[in-house]
Amino acid sequence: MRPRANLRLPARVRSTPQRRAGLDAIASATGAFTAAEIYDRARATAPKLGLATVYRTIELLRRAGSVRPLAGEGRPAYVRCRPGHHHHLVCVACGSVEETELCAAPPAAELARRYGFAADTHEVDFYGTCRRCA
Amino acid sequence: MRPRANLRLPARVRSTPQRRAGLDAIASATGAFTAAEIYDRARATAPKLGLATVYRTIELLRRAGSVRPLAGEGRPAYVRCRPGHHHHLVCVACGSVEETELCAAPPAAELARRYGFAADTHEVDFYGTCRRCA
DNA sequence: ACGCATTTGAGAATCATTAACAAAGGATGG
DNA sequence: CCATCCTTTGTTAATGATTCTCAAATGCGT
Repeated sequence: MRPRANLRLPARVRSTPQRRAGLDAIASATGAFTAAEIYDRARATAPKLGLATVYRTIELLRRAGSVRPLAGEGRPAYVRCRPGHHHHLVCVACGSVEETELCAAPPAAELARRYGFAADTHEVDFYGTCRRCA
Repeated sequence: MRPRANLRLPARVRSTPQRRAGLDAIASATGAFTAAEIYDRARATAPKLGLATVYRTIELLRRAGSVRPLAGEGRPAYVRCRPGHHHHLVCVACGSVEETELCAAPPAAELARRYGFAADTHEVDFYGTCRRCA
């Protein structure tokens, strides 16, 4: 729908047709996607592409912070991410995923004081209905 | 460690030795647990217990709201839950899981206004170090 | 105790993901 | 343009958690 430009392979890796095909398929994905979906889509441009390579490409992007595995709610999937702190609005109707910088996390200081818990990271996912599915 | 009392089978299901064994194993679990762990533990009292039955018991409790699958961070696992709104503090060192009612959820109105997103639920998991592992 | 719907165990099936490994192919210096 | 070498790839098998199948066993209301 609205392919974002900021999706690149990390430096230090080779540019291959398979990676480009996978990257393009991910770049043009709307909302959440599965490895199998990317596999199907990318084979339109790279017919000999293997599923393992799709997983490898996703892993590259995940390490680069551009893709994040999306937990919970049935089938496994991934979402594109911009770097930096943000969370996800997951539409339970159409599966689209939007990012928001709004954060539902209580401050770490409060967790430390009340529970003695030193929070490193947190994950927040909102589930509901997006604008179009309303 | 601190077995909670509020862990019961839903009404309308039969009380069997296998379910009781699974229930007890879950009730005495500290923090996160896997199906395999419950399986091993419960077989001490019900040697003929099958792994599938453990999954069935977990599913019963999940539907009752007493157990929740814990997403992310490597290995799959479950946590006991009390009913009602709360989130989890997951210790990445020892695996213990504590509940907190602290929640700074952005008001649904804010999500609706800024994104047109009607949020039904949200999930927040904190990953860090607990008091004992500090 | 009876009867029957529920529950169970064992193992096969599924599904996503990873691992292994030999073959293919970029990138670089000559 | 070419040889070299290290990266990358595809195929296939392996893994690991979970679910399914189905006949046999068993709660529990009557």
